[in-house]
Amino acid sequence: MSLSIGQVAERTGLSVHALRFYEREGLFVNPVRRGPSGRRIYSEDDVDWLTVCIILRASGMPLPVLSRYADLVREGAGTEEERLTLMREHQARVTTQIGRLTESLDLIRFKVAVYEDLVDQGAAAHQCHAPSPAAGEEGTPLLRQEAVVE
Amino acid sequence: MSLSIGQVAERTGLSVHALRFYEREGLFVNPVRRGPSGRRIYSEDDVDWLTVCIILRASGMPLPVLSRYADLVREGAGTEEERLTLMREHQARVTTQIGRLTESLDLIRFKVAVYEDLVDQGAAAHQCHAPSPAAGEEGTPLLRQEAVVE
DNA sequence: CTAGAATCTAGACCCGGCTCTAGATCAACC
DNA sequence: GGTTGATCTAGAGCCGGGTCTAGATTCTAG
Repeated sequence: MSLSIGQVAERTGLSVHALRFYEREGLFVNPVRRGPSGRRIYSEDDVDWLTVCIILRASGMPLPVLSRYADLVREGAGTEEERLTLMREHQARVTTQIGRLTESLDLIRFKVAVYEDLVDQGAAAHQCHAPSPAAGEEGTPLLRQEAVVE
Repeated sequence: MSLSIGQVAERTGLSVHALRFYEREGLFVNPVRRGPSGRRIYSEDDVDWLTVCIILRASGMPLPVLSRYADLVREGAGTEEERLTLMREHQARVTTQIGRLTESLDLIRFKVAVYEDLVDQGAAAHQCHAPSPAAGEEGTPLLRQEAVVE
């Protein structure tokens, strides 16, 4: 089954511009076929490959690495070790990135909790017409609540 | 305790360029103080705030959002609801991002496993001088192994 | 007093990753 | 046989997030 660039764009969610750009960047394993009038003709395999590319991109693989990977796949047998290395390196990057995000999430959750408390207190104070008696030590609350969580 | 821009750069890991850039972008809660000769003087609070900024940046908060957050903190009491909203939105973004990365990791792990098998097979074949008898159906292995994992 | 390091401002530059434009060609429908 | 829409190429433009440069202070040590 052969597809036009517009159809591939629709199926993959990439723009036609991005598809041509990816081609220039060498991300395709096989050179994209052309019709008699020079128009691009994509196969289902191309779409499958693009799907993989999209996932790898979404996990932060840079275009040059993706291009290198495409090169290796194109070369075929004998490049498996390097592909393995490349994938393992990417796996490590993604894993550490998830770790970083998860750590950041700790701070973010803490901030959310702090502001939830403050907003609740504010609402309560507004209800009982008293200036937040349970607030405890105020001091410089707007600075203190910005303190690092560590 | 007051710090020079170089000292802050050293403590935070940001470059002096980045520090001045962040200031222009309005990321500081308080305008950075200046010495008599016009040089920047940072406080420990500035460093603490920067530490928070670095974590939020690491989790993908764009500079304009960070700047908006700094604005709200500067304005002080009465902006807690908006700060809560902002933080919750960021929390949601980070959570979905972790989800995306974790999904991607599935594919990456799968690829790693496939290449590990291939490399092992290749090594075994090399040892016993037989062309990988356990490989089963070969067909178009270099294409099939690139198939989407879903 | 002077050399070298740090800082200042304003603005140019870079990089990654697209996105958009212009002008031409081609396909399809009425 | 026009008109409309999709596609083509080459190249410019954009956005985010810094980075770097130039030229002028200013600080610090010997």
